[in-house]
Amino acid sequence: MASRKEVADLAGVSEATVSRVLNGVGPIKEETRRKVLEASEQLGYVPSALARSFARSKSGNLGVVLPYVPKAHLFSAYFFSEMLSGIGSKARDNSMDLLVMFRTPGEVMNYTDLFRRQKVDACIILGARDDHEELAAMQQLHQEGHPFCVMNQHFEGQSFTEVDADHVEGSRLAIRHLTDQGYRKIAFLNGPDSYSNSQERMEGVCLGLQEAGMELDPSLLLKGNYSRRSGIEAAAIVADRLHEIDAVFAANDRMAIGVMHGLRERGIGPADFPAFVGYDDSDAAEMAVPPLSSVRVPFFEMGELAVSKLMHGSVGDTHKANNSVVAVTESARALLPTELIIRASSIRQ
Amino acid sequence: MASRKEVADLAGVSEATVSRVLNGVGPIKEETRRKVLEASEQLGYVPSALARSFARSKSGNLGVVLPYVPKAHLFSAYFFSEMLSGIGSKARDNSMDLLVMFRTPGEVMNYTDLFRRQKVDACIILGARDDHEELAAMQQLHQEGHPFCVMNQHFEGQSFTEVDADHVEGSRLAIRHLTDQGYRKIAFLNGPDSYSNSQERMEGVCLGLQEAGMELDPSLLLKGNYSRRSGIEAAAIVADRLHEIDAVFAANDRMAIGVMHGLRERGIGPADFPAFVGYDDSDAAEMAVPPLSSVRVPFFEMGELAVSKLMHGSVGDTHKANNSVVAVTESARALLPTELIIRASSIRQ
DNA sequence: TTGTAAGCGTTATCAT
DNA sequence: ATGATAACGCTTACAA
Repeated sequence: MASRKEVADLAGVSEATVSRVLNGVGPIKEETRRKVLEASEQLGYVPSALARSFARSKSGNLGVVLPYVPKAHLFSAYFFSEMLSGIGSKARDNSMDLLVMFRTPGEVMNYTDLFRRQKVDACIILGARDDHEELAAMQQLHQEGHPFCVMNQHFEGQSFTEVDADHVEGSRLAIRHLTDQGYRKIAFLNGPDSYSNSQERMEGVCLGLQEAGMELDPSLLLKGNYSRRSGIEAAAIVADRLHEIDAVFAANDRMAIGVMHGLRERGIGPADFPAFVGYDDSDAAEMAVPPLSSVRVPFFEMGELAVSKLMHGSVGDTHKANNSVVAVTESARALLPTELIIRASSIRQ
Repeated sequence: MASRKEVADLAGVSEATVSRVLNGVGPIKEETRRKVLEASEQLGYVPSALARSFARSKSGNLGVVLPYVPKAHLFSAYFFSEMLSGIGSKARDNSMDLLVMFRTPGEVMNYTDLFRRQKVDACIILGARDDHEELAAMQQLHQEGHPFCVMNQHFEGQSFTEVDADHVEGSRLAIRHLTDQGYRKIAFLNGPDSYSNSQERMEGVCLGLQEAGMELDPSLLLKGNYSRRSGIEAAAIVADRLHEIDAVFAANDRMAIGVMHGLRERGIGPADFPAFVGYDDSDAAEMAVPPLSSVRVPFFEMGELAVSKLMHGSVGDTHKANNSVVAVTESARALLPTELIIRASSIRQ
């Protein structure tokens, strides 16, 4: 627990010089640098991040907001953990620490206070929904010029910094894969519209069908909530109409697997399964029986990209004009490519 | 961005009083309190967490160290996400923020610097292994009197604060469940010994067999590394000796599922499967085909408990004696109960 | 190239 | 019950 003063004394310099050396700023004579480094090393001096943050008015923290996952199991932990890892990896490169917060189920999250309290310098929001409160919160953030990035959710008509994957294309690929093999009666189990991702998948599905000269049969459009249970429920319909459904495309792996389970519960075995394609390519996909074809989403890379965008400061580049903060960047939405991973579940035997 | 001074002026009190009201310390006249609260509300004043931390020499952050998970897929993200949620939930109750850090694969983690830099006030370590470097790092932490808690790993002969589940009992239950149904040739696929959890499971297995008047056949003790792949590899042995193995107990769900897959790859169908019991009761267990019996571990509650122990300060209760820091608490290991969840995979037909 | 000193926005101690 | 005021440990002009 050596103090900076001790280091300064031992090195025979002023405290300011110690700081300069340790921060690598200003011109320093090589010998001084060496002396300071030695003294600091010898005394085991470690500068206080607290004092530094305070002096700089920068926390050095990157906030990450996660949806409250446990018990709910709407989504697979897989995808948040991948994104978080990507974020963590890039944050470390920028010597930022990760401040993780869980969005509380009921209450509205006050994002701006996070910044005002100076707990974070920038912030990444995962699992946001397109509802009124969420939107208002983001608009306030944007308005006040705080650097933030939304992942996996698009807010139409806003110019937020967003990182997402190309779900239109991913869904189109999935459908094309099915139609190319001659599947004609394709059921689509989508998630709630409150996620832009769901809407995009819908768009991709229509596009894919269209390219094959078909269109979506409304009676084959099923709705779930991304949980396995909702897949099991949807299986009731699939089972009833098994003769008129030859393939199922689900908006995530959990629902796809849920449908498989639901069919099994009704005594329908894999031999009589329709073709299946899921989404996310989570580890559940390869554990499924039969192994589930799925659209791969580069979650890890999306996490990295989000941090890069924040650090590069594209959104932080704001300037005051007429007393109001104006973001310089206009189109700040980045879309990473998706890819179809083909496994046994969707291959014609 | 109102300052404390403005609030003080508007309320007609001193800045110190503003602080006192907002922190709820010291005696305050009710009317003063009201005036301050009003002024503060009206101006939208938010105290700087940075300055506060600095003044108090407390970051208000709880560090959480996670193993570097992505790509590796040794463990399921499930269990870290559950623990993290439990930690987050309890941390919020104590108005602490979560600072999560990923342990870098190669390099040794310097835990003490975390404290010296004052980035965290306490810290929880997940996914630690019992190797020399890790132990040394922990000993240093302990030595310097920093409050920390190790989860899911026991360091023999140390008096670290630890939170774990009763894996001896969990494994014993799994084995008893199998022997009770008359299974006699039980293969045990364990994880690496560098995790104390593996050793405990081994102990429970021996105990369970012993209670049934049997003992572990060394040739039926298989080794994996908790990955699905290692389960697939172990399946080679199980397949070869299928006639002399009637049940498989795996140290986690991923490996159990891996064995199932390996058997399938070799043309062995569910009808010819041995009984299976996995461990963790991750969501993969209920998604497996057949649904996998598994030992449930209360990860979420473990996370909560870890935070409670740190906050309650059992480990922080150190005192200086003869110039060295001595921990007051002696036995600081908490074990939460495990429970067997029975599903189709282990039920005699 | 280096030293001096003024903040940074709180908390906490000591008066009053 | 409240007001002054000295820390807290660092960064960063400004001086030298």
